[in-house]
Amino acid sequence: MAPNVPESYLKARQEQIINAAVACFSRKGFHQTTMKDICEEAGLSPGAVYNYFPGKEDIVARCAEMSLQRNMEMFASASDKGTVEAFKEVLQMLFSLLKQDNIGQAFSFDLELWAESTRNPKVREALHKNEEGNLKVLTEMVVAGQEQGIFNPDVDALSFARLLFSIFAGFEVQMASNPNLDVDSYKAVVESLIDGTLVKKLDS
Amino acid sequence: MAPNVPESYLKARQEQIINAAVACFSRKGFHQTTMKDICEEAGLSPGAVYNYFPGKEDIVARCAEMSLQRNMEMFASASDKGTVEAFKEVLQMLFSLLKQDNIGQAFSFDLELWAESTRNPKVREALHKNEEGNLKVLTEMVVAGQEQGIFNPDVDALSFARLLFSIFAGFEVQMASNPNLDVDSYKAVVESLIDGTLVKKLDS
Amino acid sequence: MAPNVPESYLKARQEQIINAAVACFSRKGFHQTTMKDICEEAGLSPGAVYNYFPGKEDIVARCAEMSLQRNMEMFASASDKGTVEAFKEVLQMLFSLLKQDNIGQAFSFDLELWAESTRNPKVREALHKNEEGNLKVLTEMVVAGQEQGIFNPDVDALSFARLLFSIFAGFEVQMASNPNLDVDSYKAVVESLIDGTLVKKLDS
Amino acid sequence: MAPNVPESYLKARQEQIINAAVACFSRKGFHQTTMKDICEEAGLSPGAVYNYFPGKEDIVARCAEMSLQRNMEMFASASDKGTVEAFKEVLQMLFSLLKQDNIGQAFSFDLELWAESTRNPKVREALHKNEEGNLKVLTEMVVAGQEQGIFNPDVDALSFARLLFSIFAGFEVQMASNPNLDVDSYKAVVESLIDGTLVKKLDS
DNA sequence: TATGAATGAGCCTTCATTCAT
DNA sequence: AATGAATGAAGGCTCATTCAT
Repeated sequence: MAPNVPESYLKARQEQIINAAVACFSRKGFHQTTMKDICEEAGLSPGAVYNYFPGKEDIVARCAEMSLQRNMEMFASASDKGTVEAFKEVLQMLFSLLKQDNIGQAFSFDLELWAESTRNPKVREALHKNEEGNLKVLTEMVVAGQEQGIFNPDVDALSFARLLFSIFAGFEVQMASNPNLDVDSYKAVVESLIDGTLVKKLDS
Repeated sequence: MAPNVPESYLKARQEQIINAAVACFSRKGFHQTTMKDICEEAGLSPGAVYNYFPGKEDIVARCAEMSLQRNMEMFASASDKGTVEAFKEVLQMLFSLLKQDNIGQAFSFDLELWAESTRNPKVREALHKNEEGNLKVLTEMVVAGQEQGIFNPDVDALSFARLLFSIFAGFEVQMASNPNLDVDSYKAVVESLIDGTLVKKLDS
Repeated sequence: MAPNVPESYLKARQEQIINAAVACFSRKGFHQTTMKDICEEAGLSPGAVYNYFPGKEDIVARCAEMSLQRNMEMFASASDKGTVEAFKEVLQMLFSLLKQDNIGQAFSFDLELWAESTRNPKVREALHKNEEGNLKVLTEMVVAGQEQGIFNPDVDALSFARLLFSIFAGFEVQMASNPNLDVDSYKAVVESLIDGTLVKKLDS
Repeated sequence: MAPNVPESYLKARQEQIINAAVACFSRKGFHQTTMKDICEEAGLSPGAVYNYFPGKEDIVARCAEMSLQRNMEMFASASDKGTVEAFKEVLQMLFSLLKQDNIGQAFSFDLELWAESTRNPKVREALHKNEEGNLKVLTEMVVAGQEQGIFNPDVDALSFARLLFSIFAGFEVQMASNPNLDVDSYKAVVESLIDGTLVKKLDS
């Protein structure tokens, strides 16, 4: 499989193929995309592609890694001040993503990955790694918030982070069957949650 | 297509096939499941199966409907008192589901549906209908809660409902790559959210 | 196969099935017609039909016989006077058929039979028998015509008869790709042939 | 669908497939011939065949075109002198064909086409085009003959041409159920028709 | 190394036929 | 004798992968 070429050349070719694959997958989904599609998109012959990847599965797995890595960078760039302002910054950033042009395609891709992860171990691993990264960032923010007295110090920070993660993932899911969701309104609720005005504290 | 048999017989056969299909889909996913798989699982010949469904797509769609309908019933059974207790009841019920034996398979199936919905119109429609039903119930609960002064009356009830929905959907997503999540801990955070002790109100 | 019923009952059932089959074949052709079609048209269940015919091939063959027999009766009814008038009578009759409503379907059926005959021995045999019958009638007419000095006594009467047969069969063929042929004009040429005014005699 | 090869290569492959298909069709008929048959006959895998034709229907249609084109060339090569000699030349040529070795197969194929044309639009179109071509040639001959005073100028030249066409087509039909027809004798009758000695002119 | 035509296992679906009722 | 649901062997076609050039 691996040709005798400089490492850099090999990488470049692989990236070329992955980019093509991602484009196809986003456009048509994993299962509707054929190797032929990918080859054409990459401007390579099947033989060439098979010089750089042992099979379609591996291309999918690799795409998953790439896509998720990008997601991760998105979260990672969030500040870790653990203040309400930091949270709102992150929110701002994330929700602005939702208004991007091809966000529906990117979400489709995520959904495919989630589904695929239950089957394809490589994808699952990539997904897992990605989630861990994201949750780490979110958890740190939560912990910081707890230290500053903003968040309830009794709740499990990781689980709180998972809840925050759910808020985004769940929105993606809902967009799948209804692409014209009202992002701003959803965002307002989340902001309300963050600044503690969503639910009135009970004296239970 | 449909044979001339007592309605009950027809229904039974269709259910038999759908059950088989769901089992296969949960185990291997839509695209890895062949008609042969379904036929074998159902203990029927291809010809027999095609007496009850015009094609594979329709079986998928029907499975989607069934699965979603079950989800919907789950939500629908929630009380509509709009009190914190009602919410906690629903929570209790939902989270108890998460500890069921084959919940992983059910979630796999949901993920497949979400992914499929971006491509298959029949599935999307079923999904959409289901979501609307669920959101309706949740929205009613939120509205009731707002009327009783528990929830912030300024936030959009539907969007709040969407957030609640996300909390469950997002958890499913996270289970896909990590089947051994700590359900109780997540549940505690959600309860904390509901009774207003998650976030300290800011005097902003 | 043959049930224990009075002969007459058996015949009636077979005829019922054959009629249904002919109707289907005329409408959709042999290869587009399924047993289900025939059963429905006949108002019988598959099991019942298979009580009276061992298989589809046999139904086809039997239909061929019936159809051809009808053709034969058509020719047979022609007078055998062997005069030009007799010929014109026959012509008149035959060409009037061409203007019937569903003649296209009947021709389709004939074409199917001709094609089928190259493969299906039963059909070929039926076809052969039919042709012999028709040619016998035509040959007799030719012989009579030769005896009366109308036709060249030196030509082979059977071959002449074949030529006459071709005139009809060839027209059917041409109608297959062009259903709106000008029957009258064709008929005029044939009449001209019969009364000797088509070609000027050469003194070669 | 079509691979990127030199035009000549593509043509060669297509011809290879068409030849194989014609062989199969002649032997077993359209509907008894499977793609597997054609692939084996052509010495190619299914995938390869589908690189050159989008489907079975198209192979059938293409075979029709080819076969008919050959027929057409046969007619087209006929001289256009419009004399009795020209006619006899054509006759000579056509009837010599009937004595060729595999003529039975070729005729089988024609019969299949005629039958198929009533159902398959592509075949019908090809057939129609072919017929028009042949009739054009024959009509020109008739017109020339009329101008030279050999043929009755009052009859419709096109219909006369159709009659001539019928003479050949009808013979094919008769050969289907009786492969050992006496070609020479039939030819003699046709020659007699052409030189005006078949029927004595009536003074009607 | 790149090419791309060829491969062939396997998919979805059909339909002539059977057989328990 | 009639029913009609069930059977299951094909059939047409696809597409991930290979290999001669």
